[in-house]
Amino acid sequence: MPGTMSVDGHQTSVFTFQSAVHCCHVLRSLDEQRKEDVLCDVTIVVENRSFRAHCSVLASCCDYFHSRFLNNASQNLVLTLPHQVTVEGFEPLLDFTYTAKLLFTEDNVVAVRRCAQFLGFHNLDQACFQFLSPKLSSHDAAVQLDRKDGSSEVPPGENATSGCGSRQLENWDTGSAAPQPTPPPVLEKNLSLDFSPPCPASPPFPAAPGQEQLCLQSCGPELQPSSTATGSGGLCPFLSMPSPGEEPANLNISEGVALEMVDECQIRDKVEVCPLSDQDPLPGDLSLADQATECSTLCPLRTSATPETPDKGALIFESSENTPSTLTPMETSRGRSSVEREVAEHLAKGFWPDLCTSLSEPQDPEDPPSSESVGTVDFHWLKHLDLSAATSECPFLRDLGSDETPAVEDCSSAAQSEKSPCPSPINSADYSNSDTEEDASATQERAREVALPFPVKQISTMSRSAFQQILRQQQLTQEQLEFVHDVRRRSKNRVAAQRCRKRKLDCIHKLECDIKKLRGQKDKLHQEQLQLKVSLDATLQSLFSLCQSVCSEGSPPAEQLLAQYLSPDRPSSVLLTPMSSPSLTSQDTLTSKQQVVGEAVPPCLKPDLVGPETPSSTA
DNA sequence: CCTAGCTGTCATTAT
DNA sequence: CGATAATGACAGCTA
Repeated sequence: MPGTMSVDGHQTSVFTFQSAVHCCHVLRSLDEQRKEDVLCDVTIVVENRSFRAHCSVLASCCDYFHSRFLNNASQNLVLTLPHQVTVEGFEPLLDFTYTAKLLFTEDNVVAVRRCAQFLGFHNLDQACFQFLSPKLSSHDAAVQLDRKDGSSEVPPGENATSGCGSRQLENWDTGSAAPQPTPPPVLEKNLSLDFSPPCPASPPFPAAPGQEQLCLQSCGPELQPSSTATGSGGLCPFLSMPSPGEEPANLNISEGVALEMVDECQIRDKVEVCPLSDQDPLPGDLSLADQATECSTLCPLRTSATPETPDKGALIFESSENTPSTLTPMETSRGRSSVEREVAEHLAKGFWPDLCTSLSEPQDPEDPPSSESVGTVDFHWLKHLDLSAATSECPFLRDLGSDETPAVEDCSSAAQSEKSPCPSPINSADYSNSDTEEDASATQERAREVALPFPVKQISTMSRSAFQQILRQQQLTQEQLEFVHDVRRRSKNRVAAQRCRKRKLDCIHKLECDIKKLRGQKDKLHQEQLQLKVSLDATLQSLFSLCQSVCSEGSPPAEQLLAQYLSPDRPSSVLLTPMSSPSLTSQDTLTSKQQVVGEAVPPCLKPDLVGPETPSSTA
């Protein structure tokens, strides 16, 4: 407001509130409306199948709909799409329109591409399909993610950023040729994990020069030399990861913990269980596993099945405005897909290739890598995740703790944030493997008493195999053994209790979500009932007036006429034609208008079939 | 002082 | 059979 600016140099403060979640909420709300057919104003017919939607939403995402709707401004438009558009291709695109997520499978990628091309969908780039088609068509051959050279799949010179190891899909997200405030979304190493913040509406950090993309890009090795994240405190904003050059001593995860994490990861990997699964967290990795549990949307290897779990090898393209669009590999079974393995391995090697080797530890002799584990994921890089850092340092974790739940959340993921103003230690950043301070000091005291030859912390953090090994090696006394087992048991149980409680809260929240959903459905049904009642009244009114007009022409009374019409002996072809029926007596004659109309109403319009409430009761 | 919520611990059961 | 996870119950602490 120029007029409000004072002339003495003092400027009127102008504040702009920009909600980080508003757009997500709007989109989610629209999606819910679509699913419940609320406020939908168009029916799209594809291959004889109907899809309800909102004109404005479709028009905003798609050239085809935009032009069609502009030319057809009628209410409740029914738009039949040409044969080029198939259900297989259109349905994922429609979902994408409302969710910003596009589900690809091996089977549908071609159809989706064709439909997107035909309809002129925004925010979808050809390169996306050019990348995906070979991936999905040769899925079993393991997706060949380009490593250092970035030379595979995408034809040379086609959106490939040479020497970067990743392909930048120009104009991927915005569909606009105008310069973007944020760098163009990058399909990091082809398959970015679903690490986008819960709501991608705003960048996780203020965009400083040279530091605009403080997400996967900044963490990746490609940007490492120039990344300012390294110099700014040494902490990568993404999950508070230490930067590559950081000394391991600075890690909040103790070396013992880190080593055991690796040990566990390798063990888990052998049995094909995601170490970051919310269903199977690392026993020896408390903070990490449970942070991952809390951040289920952040877990790249989550195993929790979703209702819309796609086929094996399916990928989700997620579009967001200010963060890189992502492709998230999905899985259906506990076993990881080759795509997923590739992704994890890629990230592990891609983030800190030097540290992966420098910090690698000798394998636990009891847990040698199986032959199957060759080529599987190495989670050494997880050692550098400082998940015990304050969540406020990490925009992603921080957001999880807020009440503003992400647009793509499921109920369970939001449980903690909504139910617990004070997150439990299992989710909070200050959680550690140690007991409370008093307990910890008492335990330390006891450890000194029994002259424990290794740190107490290791007792609860080391893997089972390492634990057994150290017990064998150390030749502990009976007292020491009892102490060690007691500490370990209590530690494990403590974490188990925390998990148990969190699950309980999640369950409660999920049930609350279900209640909310069912209430919405009830409201919707109630509205439908009211609408039907209105239409029923109108129908009855017109019917009765029709009868009266017929009666006024010298025909039998309207009631008798209706009774004749409703008589079971009536020939099916007779429609309100005056006739005499031997079965109709004066007693049969309906004397009440309400009775007549009640009988005349088709069964589907009878109030008692429409809903539990009769018109009289609702009136 | 009471209460609710959180947390650790123990006992038990299942895997 | 031992280790572990899950969970109910209980107690202590704290706001």
